[in-house]
Amino acid sequence: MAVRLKDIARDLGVSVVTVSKVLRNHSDISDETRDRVLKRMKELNYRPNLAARALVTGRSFSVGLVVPDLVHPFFAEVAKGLSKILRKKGYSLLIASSEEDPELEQQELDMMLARRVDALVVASAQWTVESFRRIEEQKTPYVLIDRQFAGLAANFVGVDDEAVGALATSHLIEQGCSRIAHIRGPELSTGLGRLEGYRRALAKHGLAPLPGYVVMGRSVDNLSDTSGHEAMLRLLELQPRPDGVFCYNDPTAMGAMKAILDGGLRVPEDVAVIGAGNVNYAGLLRVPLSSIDQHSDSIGERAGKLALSLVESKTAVRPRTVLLDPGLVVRASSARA
Amino acid sequence: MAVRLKDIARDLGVSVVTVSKVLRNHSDISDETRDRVLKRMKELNYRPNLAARALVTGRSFSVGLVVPDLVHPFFAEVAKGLSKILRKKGYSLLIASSEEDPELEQQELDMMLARRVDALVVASAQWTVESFRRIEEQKTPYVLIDRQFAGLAANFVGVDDEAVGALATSHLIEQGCSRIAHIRGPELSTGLGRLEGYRRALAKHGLAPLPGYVVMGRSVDNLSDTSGHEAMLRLLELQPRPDGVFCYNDPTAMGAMKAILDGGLRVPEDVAVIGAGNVNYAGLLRVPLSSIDQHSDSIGERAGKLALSLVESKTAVRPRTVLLDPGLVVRASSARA
DNA sequence: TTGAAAGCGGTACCAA
DNA sequence: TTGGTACCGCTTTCAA
Repeated sequence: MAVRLKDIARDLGVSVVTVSKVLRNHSDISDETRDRVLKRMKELNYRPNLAARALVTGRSFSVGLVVPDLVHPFFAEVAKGLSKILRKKGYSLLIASSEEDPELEQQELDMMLARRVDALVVASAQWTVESFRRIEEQKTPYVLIDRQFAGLAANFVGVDDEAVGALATSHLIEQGCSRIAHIRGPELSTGLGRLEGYRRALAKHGLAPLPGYVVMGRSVDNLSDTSGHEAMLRLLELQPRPDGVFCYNDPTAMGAMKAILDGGLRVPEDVAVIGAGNVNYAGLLRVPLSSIDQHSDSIGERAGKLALSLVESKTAVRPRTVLLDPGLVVRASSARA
Repeated sequence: MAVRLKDIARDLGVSVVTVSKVLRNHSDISDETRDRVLKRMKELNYRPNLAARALVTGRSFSVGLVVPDLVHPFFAEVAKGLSKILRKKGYSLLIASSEEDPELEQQELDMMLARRVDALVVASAQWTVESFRRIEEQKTPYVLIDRQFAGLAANFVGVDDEAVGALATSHLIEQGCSRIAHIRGPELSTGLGRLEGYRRALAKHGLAPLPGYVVMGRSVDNLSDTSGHEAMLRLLELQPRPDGVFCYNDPTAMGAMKAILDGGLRVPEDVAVIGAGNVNYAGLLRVPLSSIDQHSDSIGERAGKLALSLVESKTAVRPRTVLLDPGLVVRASSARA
């Protein structure tokens, strides 16, 4: 069915080895033979069987990406940035979604290891580091993105989450807010880091943390607009009421804004709002949303480059951490000054 | 490095064949042997080398997906739906983005064919059907999604684009609009179908097409909010001014709404707006956007099921077309009644 | 410059 | 119930 090296060799009366060498641009082939082979390859529309090649070389020229949710704009952008880098180098991209389920993630990781991907890029939903030990056993290099793990010396690419929290909170303070609440994220490095940055910024500006001003939505990323809405309703009942809110991510902030506006209050005059992630439609909302840009596509690109460098260097190198500086994007939702 | 069948066989003093049979649940193995083998497999954390298996069986248990833009919510949702189906059946998903570039798409398709994917799912940016002929030569089953090609008898899963256009336009008419404009999409089946549905609905309700009322943005999907904005500005200069606009997709509609609101007009009182695609943040916009739902995730699922059924059935079946009925989602941007 | 032989890690077939 | 042998399509090594 599919054309094989053997077919071309037979047609031309040369050996399989010769054809294989032409395929890989070996120098020890006469120009004449090379031309004949290339011509025939083109005629027959030959495509090398990469599974066969992978089997003998031990390299699949593929990289696996596992994320909690493909539809989340952040991960979609990561995937895009990653695929761009891989394509340049002739690698393919295997993608799996864990749906925030650690068990499912484990299965997908196993599948990718069975496929002998050359490297893995993972935004993990795990609570333990066991999965990563298993990856390490296989000697498959991996790069964590977005979410870090305490006690795991692994390659990591992501935004500096403490800086995200500090940048957002400082911005609200500079806009004249003095009672700043935080709708926090889950118990992961992202949520914890942003919370810590929020606290640090308050302290730095001499603002005391107010009771009940940090609330958590009930749900994970894919439902965070609902949870942001609910969390904001709780914040609006407080006395005194917050005059600024830093939200863990943009969907949360969108839900929060909806709650504020529906309650007859104004954004940013009564309550200023800032999110994080800078999703690409943030500017088109009911009130354009200020946000902290976390350079999603750069994360994909950097993770890709790092992963490929690990593949190239045979020798085990010690894990590297790439921490990107977040950027402040001011839009109407926080512009009071 | 990685554990092989051979290692397990040696450890247990049985043959490779026996171990292989246990791996695949063959019945002709004694319970005792089976247990010993399974035990050892677990101990060593054995994972079959799928590249090797693919080579001998001719089946890779992988499916390739090629889309124009991973970040576009429609394609992200398609990918999610597809991956869900594939995971259930033990298949992996290879994803590539063509960035709307036919040449790049061709390269990615070639790469996937070289990897011997069992089937392909493609939202194509091609202008010609040549690529598909090449896929057919390899006997790799493929399913087109979203965009159809005239003169190509291929499997297709997508929304009924004429119905999309007709549904949106009829809705605006029912809301009392009588001068309905259309910001149309590109010269692809999606854009053309929606335009045709728009015309049909106008005719059906006895409304004459007005000169200049159909305009085209200059750009493709990923920039369509800008192009929607620009196109709307042109529409607003017309005399008489439109009182309703059906936009090719939601980003276009978001750009159009911005132009209307920035011009001091009201949505929907002065101009009603409806988009298509029903992106998941449509409800959170400055004015919540009415839209036509095209069941993005169903498209992924249906395409996946169709692709797998093609893989299973050895015999060539004649191409099937799955046309999904669009759904109307009314929000504030078109609610005048 | 060319090619024969071995082997990558599995599976299929058939004999023991 | 078990296993020997051939082979999937390609690369590697080494001899001609």
